[in-house]
Amino acid sequence: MYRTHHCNQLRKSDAGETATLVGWVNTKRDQGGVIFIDIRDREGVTQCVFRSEESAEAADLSQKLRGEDVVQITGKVEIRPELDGESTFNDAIETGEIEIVATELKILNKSEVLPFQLDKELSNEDLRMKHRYLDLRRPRMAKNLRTRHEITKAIRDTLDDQGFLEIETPVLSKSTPEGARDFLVPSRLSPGKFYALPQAPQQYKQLLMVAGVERYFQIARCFRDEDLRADRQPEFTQVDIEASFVTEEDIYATIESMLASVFEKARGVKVPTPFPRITHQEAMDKYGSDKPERRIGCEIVDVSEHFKDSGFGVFKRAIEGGGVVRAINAKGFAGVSTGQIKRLEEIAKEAGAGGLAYIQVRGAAHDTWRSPIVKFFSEAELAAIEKDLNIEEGDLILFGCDKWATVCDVLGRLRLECAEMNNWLEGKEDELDFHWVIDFPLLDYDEEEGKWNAVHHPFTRPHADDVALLDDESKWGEIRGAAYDVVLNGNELGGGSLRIHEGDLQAKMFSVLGISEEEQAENFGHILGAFQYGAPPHAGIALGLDRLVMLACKEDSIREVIAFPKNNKGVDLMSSSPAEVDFKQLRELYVKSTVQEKKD
RNA sequence: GGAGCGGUAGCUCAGUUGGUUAGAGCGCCGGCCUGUCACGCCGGAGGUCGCGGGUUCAAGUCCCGUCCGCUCCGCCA
Repeated sequence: MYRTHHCNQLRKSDAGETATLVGWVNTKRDQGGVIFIDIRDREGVTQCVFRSEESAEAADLSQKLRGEDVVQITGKVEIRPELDGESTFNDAIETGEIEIVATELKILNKSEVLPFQLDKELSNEDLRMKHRYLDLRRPRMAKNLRTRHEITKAIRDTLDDQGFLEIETPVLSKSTPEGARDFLVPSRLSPGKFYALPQAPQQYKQLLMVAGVERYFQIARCFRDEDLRADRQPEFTQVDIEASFVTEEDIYATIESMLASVFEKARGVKVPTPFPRITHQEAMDKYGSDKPERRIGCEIVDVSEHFKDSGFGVFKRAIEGGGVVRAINAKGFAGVSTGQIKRLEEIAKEAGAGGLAYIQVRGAAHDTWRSPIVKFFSEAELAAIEKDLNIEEGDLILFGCDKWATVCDVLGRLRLECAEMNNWLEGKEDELDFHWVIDFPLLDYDEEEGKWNAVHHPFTRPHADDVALLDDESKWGEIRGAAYDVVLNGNELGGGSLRIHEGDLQAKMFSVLGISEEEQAENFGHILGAFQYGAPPHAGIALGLDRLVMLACKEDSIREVIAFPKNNKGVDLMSSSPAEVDFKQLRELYVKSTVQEKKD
């Protein structure tokens, strides 16, 4: 037996007992005659006292201890003494009222000096990743791992309670031409052929519905070979859910109860349900995003009607060309600096705007409004926007004029940047704005490729009222999908849809997406076939677990909640993967690299 | 593929107009200390200023190139 208690267990009521603890040397405070060692395990910290009067041998040995040595300490639990009327209790730790008066010390393993200090944040990400096993000893990281466990457990418990079965689907599966780049795995037994790692278990879970499982879930590892970000890793985890004979309402209720349980367990907060719902149209109109951050206000306002006959040609022409003029009022941001305006203009241009029109509202009178464009506005136009945008002294007005979609995107990004520049979220960090975004468009025309793409994915069911529009290509852009996203504070937690369960409708959908009958047979033959044998109506959703845990832990990168993440080039700096392999290994797989050796 | 920021001691960072021997805090090593808990005090070690080239009497500092990291855009059905 290594231990009798863990390091966050002993309390005043244990005084007098003999206890043995194991753990790491957290800190050592050598006072000369008395030495304090804080011993740490995953549960917490306990102070141990070494005095030569108690055990000369243990006291001697304790002098040799260094940080992160692994030790086993035995001694009597005592209430910390009062000295000269002063308490020696330590309020900072939960075991702060007691200490172990050590009589035995065993060094189980010595430690080298760590490459970084565990009690200080470090900014050097390479170093953290290279020694990730040490980085994970830091309390914040240890807590994140534990919270992740609590969250997955809450998810499993909720879904189990509601009759969902956890079923594993293959990791070695088939490449699909649609969507993200696949990771490929060469097959030794089928020379020249490749498996693909799944981007999502989408087709398998629908086939499980055909199989009669009725309620499925999986904490599924998914793979996408795309460029990385703070919230994107090449392998990531989805909470994947599918159910038969259900409506959207059933899915909403399941997810709401699940997320409420997750935040109850992870943060101890009560999340009100049901979540509010807004349509995709409304989200774009007001917030310029399909995952709106609604805590910052600053909604987009359409002012097109005031500028139809404007003296300002840019606005007038935009409207004549079928576009819109819209604006946001960045409250209290009239003091925007030249540099900030430049940055805002860059963002607007990145999103497709020609430039950025703005007004700095220095005073109540219109002649105090500073702006490169305001001289072109009539008094009536100024009065109209003053009313519509609720303009007051100290405000900054930002305009967008172009096609509706472009303007939404531009102003959507600008309002987020203004929030960032002005810390509008200060004091709102704990607010949780869960909501559903519903009625997504089904299809989206890609000008570059000259074809229609699925906004969600090709298995999404068209809205019941819009199915007929599939027969009229001119109406494809108006078809709504029976799809829904769940959003938290401007982050997409997950999305799903009612699925197509009829073979002929699914084939029609593939055709709309420009997938030929041959390609359908080759890539989707199994699912089209399965739909011929009594596929039940079904629906589902998938949530990004890493992102969910990140938000619950108040982290701003998913790397902080993944035990062994990769850097933004997809490299694991600890194990140095990916790595080159022997020619012999490649030969067995009938694979040959075409990479050119770099010349020095 | 593109843009921005960064790389100086083990870690976090400072380093002025190009000018003496490149600094601080923490950590580390040694010594002292019988009630500390961010212990304290004394002493010490520790640097290819990412790498390569250039300008200059002189480069951490200026110029060019390159590598690495982070963030964002593109991309992510």
